[in-house]
Amino acid sequence: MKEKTRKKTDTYHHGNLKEALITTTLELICEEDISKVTMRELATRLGTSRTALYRHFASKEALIQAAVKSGFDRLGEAFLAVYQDGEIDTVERIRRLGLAYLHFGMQNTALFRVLFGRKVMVEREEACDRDGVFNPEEASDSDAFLILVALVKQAQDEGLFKHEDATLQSMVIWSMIHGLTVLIIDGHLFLQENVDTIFAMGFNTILEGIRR
Amino acid sequence: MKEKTRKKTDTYHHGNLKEALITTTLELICEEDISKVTMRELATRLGTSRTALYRHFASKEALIQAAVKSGFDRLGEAFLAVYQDGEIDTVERIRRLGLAYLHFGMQNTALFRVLFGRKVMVEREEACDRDGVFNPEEASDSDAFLILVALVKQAQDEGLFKHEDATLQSMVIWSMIHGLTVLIIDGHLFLQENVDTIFAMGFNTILEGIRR
DNA sequence: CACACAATGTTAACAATGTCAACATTGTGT
DNA sequence: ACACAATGTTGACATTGTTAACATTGTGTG
Repeated sequence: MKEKTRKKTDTYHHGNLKEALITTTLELICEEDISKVTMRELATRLGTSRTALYRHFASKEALIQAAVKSGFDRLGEAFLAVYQDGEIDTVERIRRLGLAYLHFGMQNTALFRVLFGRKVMVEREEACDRDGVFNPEEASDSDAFLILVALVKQAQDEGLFKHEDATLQSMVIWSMIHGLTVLIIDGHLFLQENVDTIFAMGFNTILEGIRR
Repeated sequence: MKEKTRKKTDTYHHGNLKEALITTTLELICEEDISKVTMRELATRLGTSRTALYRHFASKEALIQAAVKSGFDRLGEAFLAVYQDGEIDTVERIRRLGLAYLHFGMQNTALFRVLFGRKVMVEREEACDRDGVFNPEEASDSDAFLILVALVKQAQDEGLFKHEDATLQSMVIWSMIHGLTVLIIDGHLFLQENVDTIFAMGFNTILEGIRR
């Protein structure tokens, strides 16, 4: 009777507030900042009252954590695409993985900061939402890391990389790329040249140390 | 007449509130978190009213910025010590510089996060304190970086490093070390081994790519 | 020395925010 | 049909940053 009479009642029950909440949170982060994520703003955008949100998430912290998880999924998809591209050689694939990481960070500054900010260790109590349902896996940056490790191992098997601890090698690669991304994003690196130039330099440098 | 009758009046005027404010801010960050830094808490610790702080800093943001600058000075001192140690060879000095960086981060987790968080670009308006005095230099992480560049150039001159762009080489080294530090601090890297082991691996890898 | 004025500090108040308690409405299984 | 869980709303509270108006202290100038 309001506008469309969608189902029976359009007003009182939102339908899928929980999902919408996560989506809108990510939107807000990407549009502006994590500081723009406020329970009131979320409620306004979703057309509910602020306290309704607490039916789905125990706290703002829990909500953001859920958004982080979802954000990592988004990053993971981008990674998987590179990983599964069978046309290119392994080392090149690792390079593209790193480049995707860097570009993701630069195009989603605020989100990247939230994703890789201090990791909240789920305390088994707070890992439960309002229903008391336990969420087994926390936001897994580790998934993305495992893809890298897999590729490094593959490069070893193909005789391209030295046969050392693949996890350690991956950590070194990740550290360099992550550091570069973070320093750029947060404005600590004064860039004259193209970003990709610096990336290339860094990646090649590490390659020389790892290559067989 | 209160306790010591220090000067004339001990109560009303603090004397050097501005400095004390910065010191206490750093204390608060190191003890707990940036989240513990609140105008009220600061005022309480310093025995003044909260609004007195606004006589010295235009906003909380400005105060934290000043603290950041002071924090970088602290880091800079540790760096200079390594830089001026004349007994060791250049490459080893660079290694120790990196190690100092990593250890500083791990021992001052919360402070490190604030120092290397998003850099606030001073907008010429906000660079002024309440008096309208312009503060020319912002908190300079660049100082520390310049020390690294100087050492890299020196290593080039001594024929230890390839003769390429020293700034680029320094960026690569810094990125790797910074990334490692940040990933460890924020709990994204799952460490089985000793931290120094990973550092050694990373540093040596990059060395191989840069060394002559 | 007196006094105007800048420097510094205090009190009271406000708006924004996260959160809770008590109550209202809707859906659903027995 | 009805009890009860799921979901939403209103009103309130504490915490925080910040401002306005006023009070106190120090200091340079006549």
